[in-house]
Amino acid sequence: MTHQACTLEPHDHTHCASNVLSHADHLIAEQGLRMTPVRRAALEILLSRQKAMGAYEVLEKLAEQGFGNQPPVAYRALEFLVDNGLAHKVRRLNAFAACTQPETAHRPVFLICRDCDAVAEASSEPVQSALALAAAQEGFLIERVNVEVLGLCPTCQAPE
Amino acid sequence: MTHQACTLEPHDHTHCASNVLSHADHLIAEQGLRMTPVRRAALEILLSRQKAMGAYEVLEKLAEQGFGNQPPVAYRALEFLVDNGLAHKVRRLNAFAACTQPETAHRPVFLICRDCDAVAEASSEPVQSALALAAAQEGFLIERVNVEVLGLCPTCQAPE
DNA sequence: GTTTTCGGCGTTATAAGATAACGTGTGATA
DNA sequence: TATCACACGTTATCTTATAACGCCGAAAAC
Repeated sequence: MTHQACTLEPHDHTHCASNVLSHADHLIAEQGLRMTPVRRAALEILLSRQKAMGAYEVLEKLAEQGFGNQPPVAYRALEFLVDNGLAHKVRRLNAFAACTQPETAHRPVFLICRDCDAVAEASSEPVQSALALAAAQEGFLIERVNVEVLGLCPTCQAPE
Repeated sequence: MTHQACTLEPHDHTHCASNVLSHADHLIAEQGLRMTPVRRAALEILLSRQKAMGAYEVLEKLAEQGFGNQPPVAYRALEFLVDNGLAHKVRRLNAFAACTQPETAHRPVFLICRDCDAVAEASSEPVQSALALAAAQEGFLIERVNVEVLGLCPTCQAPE
């Protein structure tokens, strides 16, 4: 199956969401990971909003659904999602966003709108190779990469 | 005057430090900025270590020198340094590092060693143009960029 | 040269983000 | 059925960051 990428442009986001959830199901089957109720709920919460959410915001929603309402509950679920490529941490916002392209193992490039806080993942291959080159020049061994671009999304650029 | 870049390789770091401080002096003269005692002290503290420092760590050193020892003292000085290109915030570490190339207005690429926490700024032009392209494809207007690469510096790659 | 203004700094207090550590239950494994 | 590993709820605490008030001193306005 082919998926349309989840971009900053207006689109049918529920479609993106079901993509990710089905990928999550694959993870369980293929890798023996445990997609427990809290974890799935956390993922659905992230998917329900096209923007990054703070851990305490997620926690609040989890609590509404009957899960524990202490910080570790949210942080553990989010950590699981991040570790398994189902979500990302957006450091500039101290927040988490569902991964919109979980099929492809990737190093994400985030486009963060400073006005509406929308977060999109851009294609990143050229960025990654440029980074690889720069690191090689310093003799640095890359393990993980975090690229965050702050600015204005198409919608918020429009004069109101 | 030409300056050697401050890299991850062992080198005379005091030289880098004096570069930055002299640049700081230029800032005062040219832009009417006020390089007050706390600010200069904060910069020197950052420069005294070839790694990023937490705000509270800086605060502690400031307090030792007789400045106030409440968080805003450190955060304000650090904010000034960051705003004027004399330091950067390393988000992965929740920490601050003196800018090692303050002469050139630049979008930094950080190489962060996960073992020794050393932070270096790599050359970044190819990365920036790749980012510009990726953002343009999404119709995104770039304002600020933060690129952080986590891995192992040359020293920490060596088998002990 | 006095007054006004503004920015910098010290302070108090609190908000926001994150983790350590313990106990219990449950499903998988032996 | 005994054991093991792990998930999860809880308590408590830690780290990071900011809001808001008041004082002071240097520069600008008069």
